[in-house]
Amino acid sequence: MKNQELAKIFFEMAELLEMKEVQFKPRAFEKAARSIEALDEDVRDIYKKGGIKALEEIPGVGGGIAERIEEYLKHHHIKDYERLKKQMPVDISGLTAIEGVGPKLIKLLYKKLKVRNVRDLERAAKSGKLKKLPRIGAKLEQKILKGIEFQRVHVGRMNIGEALLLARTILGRLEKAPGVTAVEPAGSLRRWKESVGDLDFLVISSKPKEVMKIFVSMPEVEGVLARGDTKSSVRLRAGIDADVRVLPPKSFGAALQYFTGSKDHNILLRKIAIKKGYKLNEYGLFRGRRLVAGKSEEEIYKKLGLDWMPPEIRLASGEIEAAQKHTLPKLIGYDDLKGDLQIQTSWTDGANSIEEMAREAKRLGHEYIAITDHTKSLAMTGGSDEKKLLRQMKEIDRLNKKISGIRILKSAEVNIKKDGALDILDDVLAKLDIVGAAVHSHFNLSEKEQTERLISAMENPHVDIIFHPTTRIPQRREPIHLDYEKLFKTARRTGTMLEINAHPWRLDLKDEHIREAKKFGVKFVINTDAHSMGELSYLEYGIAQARRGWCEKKDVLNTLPLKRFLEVLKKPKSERF
DNA sequence: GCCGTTTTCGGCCCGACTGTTTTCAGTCG
Repeated sequence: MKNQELAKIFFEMAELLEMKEVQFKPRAFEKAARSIEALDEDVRDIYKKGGIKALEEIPGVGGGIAERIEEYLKHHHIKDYERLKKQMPVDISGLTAIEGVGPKLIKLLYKKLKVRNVRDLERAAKSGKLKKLPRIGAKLEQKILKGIEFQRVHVGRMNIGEALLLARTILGRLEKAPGVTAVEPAGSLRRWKESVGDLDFLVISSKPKEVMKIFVSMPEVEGVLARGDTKSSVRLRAGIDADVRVLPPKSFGAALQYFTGSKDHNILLRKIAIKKGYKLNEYGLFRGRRLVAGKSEEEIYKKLGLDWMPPEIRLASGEIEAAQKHTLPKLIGYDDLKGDLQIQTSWTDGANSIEEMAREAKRLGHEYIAITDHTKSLAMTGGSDEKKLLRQMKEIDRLNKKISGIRILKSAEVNIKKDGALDILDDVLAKLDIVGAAVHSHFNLSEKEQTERLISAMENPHVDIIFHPTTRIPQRREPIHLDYEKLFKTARRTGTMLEINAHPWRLDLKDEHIREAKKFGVKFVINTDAHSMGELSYLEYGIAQARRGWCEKKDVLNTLPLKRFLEVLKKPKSERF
């Protein structure tokens, strides 16, 4: 798929134009980049079907960018991009990935210190050269070093969203290989960990060598690290490694268990095995040399006196004890959600109209969605003020009459100001079907201030949900400082639902927060935060997150069918859960 | 460079914070 490559180029062009202080164009390229990144369909296919005209149908893509896409598809380069890049030959995406580093700083760094990449930047910062530059002091130098360190901790790991797409592509290829009767991804991906370090695939095939041949010659492969008869290892272009193993059916369950981990979970399991007089490894559960179990995970767990458990909770955090006592939770299922309560549209920073989002949600089988465009203090998104919200409500009334089979709820992602006040008046909030509130600024307040800020929002009788409560961004931004106990107690007392944001770039609340919040009797909703039609399918990441937080169906309120969900909303907040 | 309930040209990129400043540039959402 060329979409990600093109998106990256247009993002970089935006930054390069920003450095040249060109007006307006940076935003245009950025918008186009985001839009292309979010597309379901490969731009190549769009172009093949309808040429330049079809490309111009992509939101944010006009004549100019459409031509550049064509140029890239035909010649694999874009002249304007090359020209800009020549003037500023730096690793823009690497440098901007560091918190606090933007286009202007990159330009200054290159001009004054010939900084081209993160390594150069780190060297300059460590030698104290940075703080000698105009408008840069010791604090910023430290911030940059911290940003680089943060980036380094996560290096080599890939976000679950990207990893799953990649894994599914490879899975498809392996399934088609000769003699293959089973393929399963293992490792942290199977546990739906937020980020994965590499991809593991387990295969049953009567022709292992054929599988190896296909695996090492996939177009995704950058280089082959190892190639054997039943096991191969490659480095993928996407920046992580992938392994494949072909196994006999009698060992497949054991291998799946072993390679799924987590490591700590496996260690505990092996200890139990030893106690019972067994030996457990990737080939099976053995009594002496005799294979006792190995075909399936279930039989291995059973022989060890444990209930089988979903990979998501195999973290050595109490699941083994629960499996011994037969008290494992019945986790929320991947088909249990009936609605999606955070969706942005073209009324603000989304790519698609309310109607398009509603029709796509209906196609996915949702009974209801909430339209939650940003509000006015998020000016860059064109956030709604009271007037615009009222206008949008009318539009939703119209669409609800027009589209059957799905209910569109009137809502908003209301911005929580520094003092905890909301930026939309209460009498307008009262007119919405459901209200989500969220923090988008002042991330560095003290724990006390930040907690009080959120509590103050939760005390508002109109605020039904706190969206992405910790504002974390995996691999990029730490959560805000919060007193979680106070937060969860207040959520429980006021009846404010907490969101589990399913967007792979948010995944907020985190699994451990979810599990903790559950103990206080907090109820959740799982939403995509979709900014385009394609992103409406992101619910699975949120469900996985909920499962890793030991959530059951009853803990998540948008598992309720429409009628019952509306009944809940009718009650005063404090009587809801 | 894109776009259209302000419609085919003239707007769009706003507001607040941070860190560096003595009046503001850069970053972020």
